[in-house]
Amino acid sequence: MRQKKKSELLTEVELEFMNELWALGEGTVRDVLNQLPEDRNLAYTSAATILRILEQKEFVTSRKEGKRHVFVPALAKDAYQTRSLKDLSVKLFDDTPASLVARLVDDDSLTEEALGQIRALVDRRLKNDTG
Amino acid sequence: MRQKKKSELLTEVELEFMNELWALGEGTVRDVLNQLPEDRNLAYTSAATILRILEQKEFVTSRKEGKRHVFVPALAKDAYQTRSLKDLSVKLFDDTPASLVARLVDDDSLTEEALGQIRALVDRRLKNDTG
DNA sequence: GAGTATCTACGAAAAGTATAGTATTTCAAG
DNA sequence: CTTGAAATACTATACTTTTCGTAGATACTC
Repeated sequence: MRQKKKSELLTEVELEFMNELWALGEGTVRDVLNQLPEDRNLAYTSAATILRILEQKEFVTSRKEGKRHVFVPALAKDAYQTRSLKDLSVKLFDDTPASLVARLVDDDSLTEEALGQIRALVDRRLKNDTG
Repeated sequence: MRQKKKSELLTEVELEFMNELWALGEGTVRDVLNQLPEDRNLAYTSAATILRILEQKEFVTSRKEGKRHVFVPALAKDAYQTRSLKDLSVKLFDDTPASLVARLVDDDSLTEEALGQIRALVDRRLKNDTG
């Protein structure tokens, strides 16, 4: 019994587009294209193709509004973040989140402030579970 | 003045191979091939090609030993972990490590134990900095 | 030193991803 | 209506990544 299995991760360009859609909430091809940085010169039809692919892969849905399509994320950014972290963790950290964080907090470029925030997050989660 | 820019991230298969090399310390084409899971049926020449590419991209170096090449990681796993985390953080977490950790600790599948380890790591880092 | 196992070097097919072109449809304005 | 701007659908091209085959080199065995 073979599954499709294609791990459900976004390609580079797909992620670029999903990020804009997540920021916008929803949008047309034109909306997304306008949202891209100045120096990103992408043909309108390329953008349309990417959104069509995202719809095929069921990362977005669309409804028709007049003559155009309005695209809406079908997967929340949160959920995709979790999925990506899981993937990275499996591939590079032996599926051990703690070692991922270990690497993160070892990074010298991490600010004191960020560290404090991180601890607060962990503490809060621990309290909620046990309390 | 155009730079090479190709962000220095490993492709899927390249990462698969680097993981084996990191685990082995070093190895020949045959060594790496043997290290791969049973069901990963890859031709010997494919493995050789991948290692050649990794050498071109300077992720590994090699020395000749008899008629064969012994490949050695040129980049430590730690360093690549840091690089990957940075990349993920930029692409999906607004370059804010704290929000990455937030998502991580929100994951229900995370064990109490892992959470405790994570806090210990953060605490230790904070103490070292301030103390 | 001929035979065979195994290796490397190179090239290129096969598969996947990114970008864009052409043809057609849609809708709104004259 | 008819026309034209802008959208979609479909196809095609270019580039990247993954996989493998062929040819020739290297060394071990008898």
